[in-house]
Amino acid sequence: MALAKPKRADARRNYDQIVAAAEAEIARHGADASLEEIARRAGVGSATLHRHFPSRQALLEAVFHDRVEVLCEQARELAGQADPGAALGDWLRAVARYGATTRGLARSLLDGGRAVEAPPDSTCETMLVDAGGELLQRAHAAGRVRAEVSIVDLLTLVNAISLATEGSPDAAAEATRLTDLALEGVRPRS
Amino acid sequence: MALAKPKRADARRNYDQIVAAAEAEIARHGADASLEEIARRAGVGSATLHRHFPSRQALLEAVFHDRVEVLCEQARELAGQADPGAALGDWLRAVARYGATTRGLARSLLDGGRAVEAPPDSTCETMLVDAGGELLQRAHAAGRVRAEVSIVDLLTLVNAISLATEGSPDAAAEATRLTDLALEGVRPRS
DNA sequence: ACCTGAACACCGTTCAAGT
DNA sequence: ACCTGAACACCGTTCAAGT
Repeated sequence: MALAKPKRADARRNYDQIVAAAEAEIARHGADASLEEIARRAGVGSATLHRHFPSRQALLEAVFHDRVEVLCEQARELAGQADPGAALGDWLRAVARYGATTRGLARSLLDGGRAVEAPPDSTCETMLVDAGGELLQRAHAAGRVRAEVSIVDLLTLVNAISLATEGSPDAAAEATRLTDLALEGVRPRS
Repeated sequence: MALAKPKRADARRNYDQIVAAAEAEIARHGADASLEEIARRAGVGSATLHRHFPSRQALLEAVFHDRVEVLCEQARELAGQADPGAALGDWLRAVARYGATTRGLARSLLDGGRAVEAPPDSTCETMLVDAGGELLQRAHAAGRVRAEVSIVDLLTLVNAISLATEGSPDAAAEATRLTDLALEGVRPRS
């Protein structure tokens, strides 16, 4: 499902240019990138940016929508796998890696999950909850995950790890390692 | 060890008032609280704040130093406990709770740990690594924690959880629960 | 309908001038 | 030695005026 976009040709073009500029700026400066600078690079007045995206979070959602879609696609593929425990683990590690190497994404997901008035059907967080929920359900059914563990728990954990490791050199490896640690626990394997 | 403080009476008074004002403002608005507003509430010119604390991180360190000291004290007490695995777990849960309920602390610890030129002997992060390292060493010796798990891993995990849950209602309970989950792993107990 | 430029109330940082 | 107030270059948000 694509995000609703404006109809008029110039408005549509502005929308796309804002998202492209935002993507570049956020990659450079993280989730706190200057909206002013984004508008400038998009060749657009700052008021135009604000009408298209009434909040910073709305802009972040638009920027990361496609990447999140990719992760959801991966989840659907993994759902067909023989080992549901491994499938869930593989996916969560992929989410962690993605979040650790895509500046601003983890922050956006964590804040978005707590946002009060986020349109629930279009938030990236909801997409991940739905896609990952499927994997967790299978893992639950196979007895590989404790019943009281929810998909929100797992995504919170993984996004927290991404946020903590984001920006460090070797962020992907670090995030993967810590995700493994959290999934396995700290005790020696029986 | 107390932080080095200025000598002249008025400078000393300003220092204390800035830290007090910062504590209040950070509790209200998190780690991003306005330095300008802090100086205003401290009854001090903004330039004075900048000389005492050349970076935001330096101010955060000063604000949280005493609270971190309390956590380190707890670690030293727990080190005398019979069960080293439980002692480590108890302490990490305490750190998570503290971070989740003290706005700005988790952020400060994570950023401070990555800071390039933080004076290594006075950073809050180093204090926690030292105090917690003692507990981890005992847990290692008792065979309760896998050898490849480091205290930095554990603190990163716990601080990440604090940062993710900070500001949510029931932050303390949520942080405790997720910390338990990360320490135990997601699989059903044997 | 949609955009622009300007206005507003804020930032953090720095520096000359004061005591 | 330490402080202050002002200056500088920036923010995000809003609104009247344009096409």
